[in-house]
Amino acid sequence: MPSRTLSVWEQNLEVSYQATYQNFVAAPAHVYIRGEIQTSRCRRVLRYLGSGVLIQNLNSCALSRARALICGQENLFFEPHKRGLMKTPLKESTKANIPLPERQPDFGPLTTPTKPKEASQGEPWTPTANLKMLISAVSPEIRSRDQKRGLFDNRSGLPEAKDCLHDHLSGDEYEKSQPSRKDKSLGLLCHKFLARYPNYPNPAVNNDICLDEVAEELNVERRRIYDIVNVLESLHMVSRLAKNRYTWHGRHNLNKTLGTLKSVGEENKYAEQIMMIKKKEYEQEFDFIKSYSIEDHIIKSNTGQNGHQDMCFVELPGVEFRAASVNSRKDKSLRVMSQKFVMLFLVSTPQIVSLEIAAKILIGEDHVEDLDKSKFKTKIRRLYDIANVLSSLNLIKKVHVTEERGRKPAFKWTGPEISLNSSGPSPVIPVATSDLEVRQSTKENCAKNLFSTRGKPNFTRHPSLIKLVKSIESDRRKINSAPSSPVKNNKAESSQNSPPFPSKMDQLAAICKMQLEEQSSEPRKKVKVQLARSGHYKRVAPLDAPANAELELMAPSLIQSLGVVPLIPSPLSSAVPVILPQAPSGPSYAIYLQPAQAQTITPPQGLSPTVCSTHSSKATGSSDSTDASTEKVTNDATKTSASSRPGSLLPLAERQATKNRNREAAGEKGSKRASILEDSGSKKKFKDDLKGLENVSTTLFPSGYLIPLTQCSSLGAESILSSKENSGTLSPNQRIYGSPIAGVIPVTSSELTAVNFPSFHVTPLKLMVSPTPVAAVPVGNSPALTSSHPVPVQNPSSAIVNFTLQHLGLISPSVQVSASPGPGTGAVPVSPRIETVSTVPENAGSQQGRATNHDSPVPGQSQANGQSIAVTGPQQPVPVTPKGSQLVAESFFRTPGGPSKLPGPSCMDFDGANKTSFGTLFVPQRKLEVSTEDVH
DNA sequence: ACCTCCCGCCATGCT
DNA sequence: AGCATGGCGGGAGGT
Repeated sequence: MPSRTLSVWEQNLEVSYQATYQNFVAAPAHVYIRGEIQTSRCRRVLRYLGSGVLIQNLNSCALSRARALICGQENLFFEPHKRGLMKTPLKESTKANIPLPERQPDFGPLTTPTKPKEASQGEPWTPTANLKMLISAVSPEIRSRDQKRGLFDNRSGLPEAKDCLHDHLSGDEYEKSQPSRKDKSLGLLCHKFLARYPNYPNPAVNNDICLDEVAEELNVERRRIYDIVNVLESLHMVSRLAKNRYTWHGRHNLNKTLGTLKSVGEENKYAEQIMMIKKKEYEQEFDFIKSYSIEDHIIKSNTGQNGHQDMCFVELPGVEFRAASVNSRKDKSLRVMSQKFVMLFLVSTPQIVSLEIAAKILIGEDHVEDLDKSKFKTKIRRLYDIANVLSSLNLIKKVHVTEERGRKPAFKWTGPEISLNSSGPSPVIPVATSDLEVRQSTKENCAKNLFSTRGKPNFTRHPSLIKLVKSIESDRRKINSAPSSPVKNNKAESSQNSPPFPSKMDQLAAICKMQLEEQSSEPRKKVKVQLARSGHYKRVAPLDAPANAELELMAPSLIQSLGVVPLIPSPLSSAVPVILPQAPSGPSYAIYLQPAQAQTITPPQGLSPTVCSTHSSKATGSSDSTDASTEKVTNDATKTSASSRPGSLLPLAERQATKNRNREAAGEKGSKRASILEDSGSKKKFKDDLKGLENVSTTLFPSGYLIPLTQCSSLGAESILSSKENSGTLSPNQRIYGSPIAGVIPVTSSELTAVNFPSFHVTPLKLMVSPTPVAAVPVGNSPALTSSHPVPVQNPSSAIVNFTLQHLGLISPSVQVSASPGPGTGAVPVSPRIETVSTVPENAGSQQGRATNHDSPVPGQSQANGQSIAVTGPQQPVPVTPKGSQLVAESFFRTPGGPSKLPGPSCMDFDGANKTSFGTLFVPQRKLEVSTEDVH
């Protein structure tokens, strides 16, 4: 019965409702009204539930009434200020009627209860009844069950309600029994939660979410809300605003986020990993033991990198985590898992992922097969949690994959298709809107984000930091003010549908990353060891961190050659945020890498690296908290990374928006940030460092930064400049941003020169250098930028090196490390076009796969090859060197001392090593039968 | 017996 | 010390 109804109504009602009440109604609750409905009842229900509306099975009369109510034609609605009241009643009602041990009478001011009247009105529609309705509305299952019980009669709504009430009143049991497990499911809860907020909130409106309120209103423990919010946060549908508060962004950023996740997922070779696992399973089944070793290798390598620990969290510029605390656990959190899980869908060809595989991949490296049964089990549990939320978002749905063995629980992606091209840059995000939202958050977040708290050494509240914070903010403001924001928006939005820009840059970056990763697999240990010795990092990063090929490479080389411990060891940061080059217009993304892995940044598909290095100096100062023992270098790196983040990440629009807000809040935020930063271990040292930094504002870039090789000339250059200038002049940045579209602003060579980074974009990433890893210098090139750029781009790698060295003081600015001529070097500015070509295969492959998801029995093979190819292929603008990636990688990282041949973008060819293996992989063809039946 | 996954203990980290 | 977060896994409801 219910089925037929809704969607249309729901939409209409919701729309109209929102139009009228959006200002004060954050989120409409779903109301399920069956049968005949009277205005008074409808009114009550609405009052209780708050808003708006899903009304089912109404007769025409009822519908019209409901609509009238919803539209506010009847003055039924509560007013904004009354909202609180509304809640209360519900709560109490629940309390009264339903045994909820959890519930606490903790009412803040907000919760002033005024409920009684309505409830008492004597109608059958008690809060409980309403609640039931609500629940049933959301859950078909419940509905059906209720029907069985006879609780609800189709015939008339009133009677039903009465019945319910009666039952309810008369028998406690009923009530108690009522809330079955399913009634409390996270999925249902999430539906309720989502129902409260519009998919595309008006940024102008206050979209704050108070967790306490929500928990109360939904009658659940706050713990559960965290589960939901964490997943939503991973998709950037919400962002943490403050302690108990989140900001609702809705789906504005969703496509962009998905695009980014997809690119990251590709970089991480998730598809390959999936294949590997499948293959492995297959072999096991058939006792093909032989291949194991090989597979394991591959897997490990991949996992290491990809695998879980590598990447911490992918952030959107605007949407960042605000709480330091949040940052601390970021890498482990449900958020990261959620992102990875989503990546799996986006990357795999049949967009169906079984929990088993997902769990294995997420567990990653620890292939300690047997050891972790429990771990596996726990992972599965979490995945269910995540899956429930994602299901509520209609991004996935449950299915079963039937294989030889039997049915396996799995989930199918039902969300928007994200093509690499499109996804990258454009994934439609109406930036404008989101920006606004983001802006606020951004500022605040910056500070927090910048300094990862993870290690013991947290920077919290050091007075000196405040200063930094302020300066950073100011920079940000400047940045934000930049004109370009609008462009971004357009682009973003348009991009959705339209083939996005060539995301060459992204691809390149991805390639680089891959290479690095591959390389890293071997050397890691060494690096780790070294690092460990070097000491500081408290947490030894898990060796497993795969992604760190870069680190490994770099570290050794740097260490040896320079005698300095590179980026790595900042104990402070747990994660290394990497900014992904974004599409020209798009905001940059930062990926937090886990400590263990310092990584390359992979540029998300179309994203052009937009980073503002502005804050770097400040950040730097603040960031270094490292132990006294820690090398300055390290500190610097750390600092830089941290600092970079804020600025870089912000989308133009945000920035602009942020400015204003920031100014206002700057004081506070600054203090907050400062506080965050302060914690770092040795303050003294810190101060010293700061001094140094300040003095040498220019030096900021130290190892910590991820410098996307991209050639976003304009941005990069400017950012760099700005960083140098630091507090000084930011104007350049603004200019940069001003160039809306391309982001390719011809930068004067002279300007760049100072830094030696000609066309590069230094992405200020918020690098949180994790102890272990060295900050990798990712090399994401944005070919597009380059191409447009008149100035020949240096090899990113070389540039980076130079830059780094300079900052470190290892070399004088005048001295440059020769860019590796070879591949990457500026040679070439890779033209975007190339990308396009390369892209083709990838897209085609993926898309095809998708289209035929079910059909393609052997996703694996094609995927494996296809993906690897796809990834590399497209990305590499330049002819890749087939060689072993390792060699390349090494060279890449080599600093000046060493062979500094950085493989620029071109270097990326990792295919060599890994690919080979993959290419050969035999993927067992299983019958993949997806039964959707199960899915509701 | 297995699949799901709710529940809430308790660690972690900020205030 | 208290509170906010959220990792984690026992164990129960569903099938």
